[in-house]
Amino acid sequence: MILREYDPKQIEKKWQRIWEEKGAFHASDRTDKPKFYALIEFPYPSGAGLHVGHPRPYTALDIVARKRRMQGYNVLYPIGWDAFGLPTENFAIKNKIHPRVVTERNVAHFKEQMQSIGFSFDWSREVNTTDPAYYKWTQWIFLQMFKKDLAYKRMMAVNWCTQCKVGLANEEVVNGVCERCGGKVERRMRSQWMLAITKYADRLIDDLDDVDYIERVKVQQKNWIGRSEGAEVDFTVNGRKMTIYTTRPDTMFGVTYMVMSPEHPYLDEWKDQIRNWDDVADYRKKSSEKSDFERTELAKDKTGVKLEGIMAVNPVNGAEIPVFISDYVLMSYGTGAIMAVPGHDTRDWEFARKFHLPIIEVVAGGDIEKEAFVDIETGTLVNSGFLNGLSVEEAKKAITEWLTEKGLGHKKINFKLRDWVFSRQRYWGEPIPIVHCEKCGMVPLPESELPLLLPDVDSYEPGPNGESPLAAMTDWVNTTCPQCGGPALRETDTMPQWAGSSWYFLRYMDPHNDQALASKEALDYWSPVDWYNGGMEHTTLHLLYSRFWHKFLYDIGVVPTKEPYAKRTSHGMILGQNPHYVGNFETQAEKDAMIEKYGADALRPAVKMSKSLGNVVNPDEVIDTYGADTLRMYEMFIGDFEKAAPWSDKSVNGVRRFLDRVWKLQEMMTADEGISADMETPLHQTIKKVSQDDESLKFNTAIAAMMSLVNKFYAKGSITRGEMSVLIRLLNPDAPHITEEMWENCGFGGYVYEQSWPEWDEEKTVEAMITIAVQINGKSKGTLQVAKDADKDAVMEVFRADQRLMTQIEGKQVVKEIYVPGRIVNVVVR
RNA sequence: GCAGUUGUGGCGGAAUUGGUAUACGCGUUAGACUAAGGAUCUAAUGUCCACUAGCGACUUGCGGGUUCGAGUCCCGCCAACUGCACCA
Repeated sequence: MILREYDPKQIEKKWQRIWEEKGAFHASDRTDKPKFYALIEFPYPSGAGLHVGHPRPYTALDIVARKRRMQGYNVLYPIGWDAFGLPTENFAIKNKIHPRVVTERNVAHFKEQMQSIGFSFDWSREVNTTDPAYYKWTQWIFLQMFKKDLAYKRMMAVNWCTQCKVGLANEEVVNGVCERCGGKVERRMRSQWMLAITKYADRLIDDLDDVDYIERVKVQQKNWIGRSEGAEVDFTVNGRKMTIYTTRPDTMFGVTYMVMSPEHPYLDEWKDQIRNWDDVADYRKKSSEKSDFERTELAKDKTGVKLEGIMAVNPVNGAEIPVFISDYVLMSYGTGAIMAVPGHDTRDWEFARKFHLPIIEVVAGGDIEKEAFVDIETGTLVNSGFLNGLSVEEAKKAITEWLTEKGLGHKKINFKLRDWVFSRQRYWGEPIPIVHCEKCGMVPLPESELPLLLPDVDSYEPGPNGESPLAAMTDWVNTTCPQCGGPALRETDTMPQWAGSSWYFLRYMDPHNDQALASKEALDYWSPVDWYNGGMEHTTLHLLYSRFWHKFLYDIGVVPTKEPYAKRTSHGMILGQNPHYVGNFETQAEKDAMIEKYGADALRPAVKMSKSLGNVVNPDEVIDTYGADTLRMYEMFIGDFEKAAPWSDKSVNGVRRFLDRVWKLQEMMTADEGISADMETPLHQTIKKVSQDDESLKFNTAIAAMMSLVNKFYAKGSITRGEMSVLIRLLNPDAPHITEEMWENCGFGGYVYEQSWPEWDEEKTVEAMITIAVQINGKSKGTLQVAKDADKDAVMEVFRADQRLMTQIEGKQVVKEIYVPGRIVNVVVR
């Protein structure tokens, strides 16, 4: 056989076309096969196109999906577009094009790029969140939530991005600036749609026990939801009941003052009794002007004002204590007021020091002169009346019971999680299907009127007061009330980008259904997603939101499972070269200048890829030079899948060289259909290694094993047809194009994707003779060849027959002989 | 500050979970082929010493410990990354 050169350009397009024509990767709805649902986070089709980071997770699950098909599963590996969102809208404003047109263009580009990489997506199930047939059901879910009082409207301080001109969810504010654009975030009062995710806080934590998520995802979600167990206690302030929340009711005898949030509503009512009202008003004004960012910056230095003329009474001992306002107490958590225990809370301690307030020790074990003693494991209660001598744990229980009995308080669980700000005053999102009627109030649109289409507008710019561009569409806004038929106004806010992505995995199960978001049969068959891989940056946003929606849909009987995703894994980022890296510079002066200019970033050789740094690698170029199979395999070989890894143009070539070598194996193939005796063990070892590593995200070592195997064929100079068949099938999920081409060349018949996954025989993974290491006094001194099932005596016999080793222990007394079967011999001598 | 993760060659990274540390790849060096090679093939490649030869010494951020044996377990430091950031 005369072998053509390996030319990815030719064969990759060819096989992509064949797969498409054959519908090779279409999931079947009716089959006896077990199902497997693999999911990746569908992309936001940005104008910049795909970068080299996108294919990493897609390839990983493509490998799993392709392998599962060969193992006999009915696999669903779908793809779609999360296409609503601000960048598209901003681009549309700038260039005076309809966002729909921009979206179509971007989707087309993304699709072409993705298809050129050869993912085994089921393109017949492609979904797009901006498609009315899709967002009809996003709106439908919203209506169900509205009907269950989980969607409500409220005036509230929102995080307002001054650049995007849009309200943001707490989750979207990072370090006091907008997560998307980095713009300054202010607090503004605005009537906003909210979703009551906090009602699900408990279940969102508890049900994590039932799913197989990587640990750091679970931890991050738990911390974000932030459950804390404590008590609510009623203090008396100026003769009035004021409730506080504490996680340390055991320290109540150590309360020396109280602190209220500057925004606390009681303050206005006490205006006449507060003798230093001017100071108080001044402090309130200053703290309201501080952005969250500034408040955080100043966190170390406590500020506050004492309320002159206001006294509080500690309910446990009747002690009179002063009351302060300070912005270290937040109105949005607990009750907006706290009891301060400076002996056992770091913030209270700092505040007390600054304002010269008494600090009382009520838990012995630390030194409260130096710092607050916050340990809850070791301390013993003192100076605390009936609690004296108890541990913190016991005291908490005792005091809570006592408070409950006296009617002064009760056990209480609080969460950091806040309700989800769900409205955006922007155009490119799902319209909220609610009508405001003077008589009837907020009325949901009848389901028969869904989808409520996004109308065409003249301008996509937000209004001067930040109202939605839809508000200017009077024809659209003016409508009739579905309930009373009277005049009414449509809601003009739209949903955030997170809406469409909160349930898209359900739509894939039955993407063309116009009677329901998906049929019951499809939901029952495909639920839950078996393996979901995505970025860590979505842990507290998309992942949490979609779990919430799914639980709601479960509650109203739409979906059959409590949790949407059985398994969640996460990939590391692919980093680019850092042009500012100080390692690149010769002189110390140059280095220092770069460190000065770019800070810690200058010390990192690799950083996040970004347009502004000009270090973005485009997959198209990689495919053009090396081919899609090389791109795929390099991204899998680059390092630990879960960790960030720097892109290296040079290393890519190593993978291409490997594929060239695989291709050239065809030249040395013999007609033998069997497995040669000397290759049996390496072959079975490789099958085992690849099969197991691909399941545990260790794609890099699976590839290393295949490289070693190929090197063995080269060392030998031949490969049988039988061995070739196994190798091609093993390599197919990683490099699907070259393997299909070779399969065809070799005349095996059919296609690789329809073949079965090779299986290994455990017996055959072990050589008859094995090499075991020999240590003398724990130091490696050589190796021994023994039969694989040799016992200790047999091994020691081989040891004693070895002259070189024996000279090592000559004249010494053997104290101990240790043999770990198949691994090591250690002889201890004296 | 708190939580989580991680420190292994010049580089990306392996190490069956306590058993020959540095697999696989990049890079580098030498040789082969060649008119030529930035292609390909072969070999070498942790550091130091010896180099006629090795059964030589040292080595997984630093310092201790447990063990016949530690990259892996324990204690104490140091550094980096990610997330949270006054959540009572």
